[in-house]
Amino acid sequence: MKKREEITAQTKQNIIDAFWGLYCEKRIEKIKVRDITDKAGYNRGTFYEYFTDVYDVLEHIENSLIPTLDELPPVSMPSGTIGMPLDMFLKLYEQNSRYYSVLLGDNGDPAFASKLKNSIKPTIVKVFADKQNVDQIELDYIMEYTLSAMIGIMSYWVKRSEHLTSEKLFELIFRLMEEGVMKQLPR
Amino acid sequence: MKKREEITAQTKQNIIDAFWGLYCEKRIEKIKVRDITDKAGYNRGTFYEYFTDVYDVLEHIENSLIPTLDELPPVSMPSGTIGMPLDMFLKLYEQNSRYYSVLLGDNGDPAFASKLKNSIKPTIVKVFADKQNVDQIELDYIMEYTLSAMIGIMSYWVKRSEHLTSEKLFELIFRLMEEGVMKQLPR
DNA sequence: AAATTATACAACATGGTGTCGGATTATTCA
DNA sequence: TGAATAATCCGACACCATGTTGTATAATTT
Repeated sequence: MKKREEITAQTKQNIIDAFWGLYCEKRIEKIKVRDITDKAGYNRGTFYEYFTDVYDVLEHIENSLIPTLDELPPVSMPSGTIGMPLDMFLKLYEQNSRYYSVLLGDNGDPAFASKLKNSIKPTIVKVFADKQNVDQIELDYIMEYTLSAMIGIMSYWVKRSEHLTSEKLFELIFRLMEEGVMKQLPR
Repeated sequence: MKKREEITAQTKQNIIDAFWGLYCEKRIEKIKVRDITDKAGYNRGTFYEYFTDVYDVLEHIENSLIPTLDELPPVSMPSGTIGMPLDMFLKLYEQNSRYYSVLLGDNGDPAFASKLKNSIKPTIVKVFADKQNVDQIELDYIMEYTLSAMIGIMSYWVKRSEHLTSEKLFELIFRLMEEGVMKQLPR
């Protein structure tokens, strides 16, 4: 006989897992509470003991995937170069690729990309911090450019089941950031 | 007395406009058919004469915003440089900023970004075409990087109500692409 | 082992969906 | 012109999903 807390934690997790199975296959608007509880093996009413609606489940999952400042993965890069946030970002993706590929994909949640960007921003700000001669507005644009590019290429990477080693990918992004796109296309 | 076709075209447009008004304010899952027809001044049943459901309206709008190959805006740039697709992209954004800022925003549709990328891809392929020494796989990654960065920074631009001239923005992106991110941060 | 607490369920009222047939308005053609 | 035809738009219907409430059952406490 299991403890109460373990049971409810298990139930909640079962609901989450059932939801995620469905979310990987179809758009969230096509997922009914009934579908989830059927798949998880509970009564429909039980769902509402844990979540307010289908979107609440997604939010729960998303929040567990957004690193807070203090729990960002440790980096092995010297600070002050683009290598630092890049290394951190890559670790995040490696840890959560199963989820990121869906959340950042075509049936994903556009708000999740924003949340992710905001959680990474402070690290990049640090890299840019000692660059004094740049206009703040321009810096914001460069920030958005950098974050979008990183998220874009890494999403592509996990979607392609990582058919490049993470070292190769790191190398490539580093070069793209340091030297620009066109320099990577010789001839 | 107006012609039949004009009336129905008008009705359809009224429904689209009403939908868009709501879509700018809230997530699509909160938009009911009833809300749309109330705002447009029709019976709820009339909606189904024109669209199958709420998502169908969005798809209709999206399709009208994805340029087909032959109707891409004309560019004033020499081909073979990143300036060409960049110029094209910028024109697209200027023409449709009202819609793009919403569709590519936090309450937007992640699939729309993909559609847009795919419609632009051929133009960038042209730019990359004469670069022979690069691995195809690596090229795909660079493509994704480029497209994501462009869409990201331009979405930011239209969201900020274009508080940079398009020329300034063009200049900035051009430099970021040609010389890299870090080179834009002196000191 | 009895009392207490909490989990999971069945049943209900409400509200949204999509589809009819019919009323009304515009167009066609005698 | 005006009767016949065709289409738009509407009201009503059956169905499904939602979210809530009261209750049986199982676990924990004393």
